[in-house]
Amino acid sequence: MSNQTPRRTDPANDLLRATTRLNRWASRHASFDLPVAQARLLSLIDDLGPTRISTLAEADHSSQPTITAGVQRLEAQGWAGREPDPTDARATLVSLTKEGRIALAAARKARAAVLAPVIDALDAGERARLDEAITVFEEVLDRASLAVPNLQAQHRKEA
Amino acid sequence: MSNQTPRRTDPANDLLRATTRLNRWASRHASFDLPVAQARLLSLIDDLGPTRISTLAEADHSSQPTITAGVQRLEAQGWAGREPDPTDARATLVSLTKEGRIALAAARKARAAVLAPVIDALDAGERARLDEAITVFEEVLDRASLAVPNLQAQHRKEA
DNA sequence: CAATATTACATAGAGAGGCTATGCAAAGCA
DNA sequence: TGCTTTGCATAGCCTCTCTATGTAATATTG
Repeated sequence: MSNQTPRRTDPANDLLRATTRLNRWASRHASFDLPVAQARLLSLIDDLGPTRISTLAEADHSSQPTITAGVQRLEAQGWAGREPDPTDARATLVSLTKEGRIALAAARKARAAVLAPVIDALDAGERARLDEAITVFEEVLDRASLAVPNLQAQHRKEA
Repeated sequence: MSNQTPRRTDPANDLLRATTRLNRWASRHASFDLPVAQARLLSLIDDLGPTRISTLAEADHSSQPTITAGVQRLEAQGWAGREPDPTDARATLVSLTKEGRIALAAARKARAAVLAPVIDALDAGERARLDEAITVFEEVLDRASLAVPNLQAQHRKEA
């Protein structure tokens, strides 16, 4: 059958495997199919307010060109706008438009809707454990962000 | 600087946000940079043994052409091979080569290595909560897989 | 058994999403 | 002033994913 009960290896692996598969599943089944990266970026801009490209790149752990391209896609949809940074003529400040906030809300609703039936089916104890799990994850994430300030190690594997 | 302590919305959203960011972070910082999708596919083939393309697609919740392309990439690296299915001349059975298993092990090790320092820094209580969290996630995943109506188990024909 | 339908996979085409390398203009600094 | 750094855009190159469609083998049915 499918991929139930994968074998345990070690916590790091298990964690990443679980998150990868959950992500994959959610993005595959979301009804309002806003690409994951765009949802992430919308959410980030929403959180951070008018923000520079480079700040977004850092917060997203991605490269500056990736964010530039992402913002261009958001702009093309009318979801984001940019103003010059009054304090630095090189920089621009990206922020959400009203439509962008609407789209973000819709995407959140849709993604939640995919998972909602599953979550609703959990009993109270499981619900509590899930909340706990999310909290732990966020802690791990925060520490991870802090723990790896400038790890750019990059060996290209020979093809 | 970064994006600590994002606001809570609802469990489904929080869950997906946490998993998305964790994934992103891990893939960004993994030293042995096997693309996520290839790692997923290697792992899947390893789990399922000699497997048809269509079975892999179903297990991965992705389309058949996606798997076809993925397997081709794995083959090009010498990580997977294919044999004709003796019971059906249309089908092929994909399996890992020895090099494929080695690559999978390396990728797992590398991904675990990125997270390991963070996990090691957790105290015993947090570790326990994390293990719990992973378990809950896997349960959610299993239920999610089952809850999706349109991806039914395929007929497994007997010899 | 021949005609038709279904299944398994490949290919084509398109677009998102990611990277590095590089160019350019503004800002910072010597 | 002139050199360096910074902020962003562009270019070029992959991977990953989809839908649509083609082809060959298998299954079904009249």
